[in-house]
Amino acid sequence: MDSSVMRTRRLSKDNTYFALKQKIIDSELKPDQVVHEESLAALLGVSRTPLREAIQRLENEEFLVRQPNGRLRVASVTMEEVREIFLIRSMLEGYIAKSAAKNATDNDIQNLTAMIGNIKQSFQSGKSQDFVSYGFEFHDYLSEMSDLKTFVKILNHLRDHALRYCRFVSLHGDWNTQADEEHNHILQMIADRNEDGAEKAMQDHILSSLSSALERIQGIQANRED
Amino acid sequence: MDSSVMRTRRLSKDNTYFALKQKIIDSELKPDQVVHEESLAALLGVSRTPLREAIQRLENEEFLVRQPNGRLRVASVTMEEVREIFLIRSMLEGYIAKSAAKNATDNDIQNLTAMIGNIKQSFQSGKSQDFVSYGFEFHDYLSEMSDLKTFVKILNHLRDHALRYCRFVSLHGDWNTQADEEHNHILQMIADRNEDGAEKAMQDHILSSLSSALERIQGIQANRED
DNA sequence: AATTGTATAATTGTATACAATTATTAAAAT
DNA sequence: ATTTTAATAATTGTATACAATTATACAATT
Repeated sequence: MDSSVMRTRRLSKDNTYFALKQKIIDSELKPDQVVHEESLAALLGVSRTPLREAIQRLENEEFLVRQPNGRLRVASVTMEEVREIFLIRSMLEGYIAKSAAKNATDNDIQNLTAMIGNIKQSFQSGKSQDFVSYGFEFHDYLSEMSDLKTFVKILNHLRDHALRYCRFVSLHGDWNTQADEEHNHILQMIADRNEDGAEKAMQDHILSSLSSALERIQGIQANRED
Repeated sequence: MDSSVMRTRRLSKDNTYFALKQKIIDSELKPDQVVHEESLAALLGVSRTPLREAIQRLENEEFLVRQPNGRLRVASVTMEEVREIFLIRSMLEGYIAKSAAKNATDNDIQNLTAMIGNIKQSFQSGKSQDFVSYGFEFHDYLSEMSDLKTFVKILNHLRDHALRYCRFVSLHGDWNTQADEEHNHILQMIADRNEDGAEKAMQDHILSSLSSALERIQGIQANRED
């Protein structure tokens, strides 16, 4: 045996899956864009076999859609889908916050407090473009606390979509300070072990980010009227 | 052109995906069973390429899991996972029932009433082994009414898992008459256009089937103590 | 000019061959 | 007897070749 750290082998199909998904999330591959296997394979430096296996997974997650003629295109971004994704997230993350409030230890409260401080600091110090990822740290910690493994798995899928929408509409700025306030409120509820309060606070937090996203999308679509 | 009905071509990978998923749902491939690509390919009469693409999708849906050594096995059935799946379903289907109540036309009410009648009749006439599928018709109709496409897509994934659990514990009998009552109650709420009532009724309905499922699982696991 | 038909090219779907990894077996060493 | 080692077999991962399908270009027809 070589080591106690059994590092899982890095497979080409998995790398391809993550790389491709990231390009979609970052809008490097744009909504509705038609993509071809050969060029994707060249772009990612793999043969078609692992690429196609990655594509199957991304089709299953609806980042890619197969047209009736067999051609592949990047999934659209529609207001209705954004609305539903965020609605579902509000329900699932709400319940996670409730469970987190139930399970919270004093140590958890300390860690969460520190985390929020870091987020605020990194925002104020200017390098805030990745605030969404920072915010996800907070949510991830609550997920751990909740111990709801299946909730979290499904939520991660949804959040990848949500992240794509946020990137798409370049969500940032004042929404960030609002999110900070909302995080603080959630934390307060959890510190009080107020389960229903935490659930409600989280639901409101997600629905508030939904409103911001929808406003931006409407703005973008209004600008498209040339 | 040959016809106005543009029937999408039947691909081997898609057939394989559905066939394999069905075998898992029906416990023809049992929980925790290790499966090999070569034998699956032989069983399904395809080569490894379309089989592997089907496997990618089923891994993504967590019907199959890849072990650290690369071997494939059928996902376990755990009480905790069943609990979470049904909990999530109660939230999503609850909201669907709420939206259905909002959108309901008189024609919808008639159709739903007829549907419930059919379910009850087919149950009383003995051929009730497929009652779960019949019940899904009712739920599917509500999904259509709700017009929440993303909710429905996610729900279908979850319901395949739920169906597997129901098959696994051979859920039937008295739960069936109870489900009938609950369906009637949901329908009543929708007919009254009572949105919150419909949501609550659906949530209770799903959580009640969860209780039945969990009881059965506990029973099975108790019997395993030899 | 618009439409149809046909040949060609481009693209996706499947099978197979081979490479890389993991499991199994049995012999050798302690 | 137990452990180690090496050789073999079994299995998964990847690349490539070819088949089936779809798109494109262009001539022929109306």
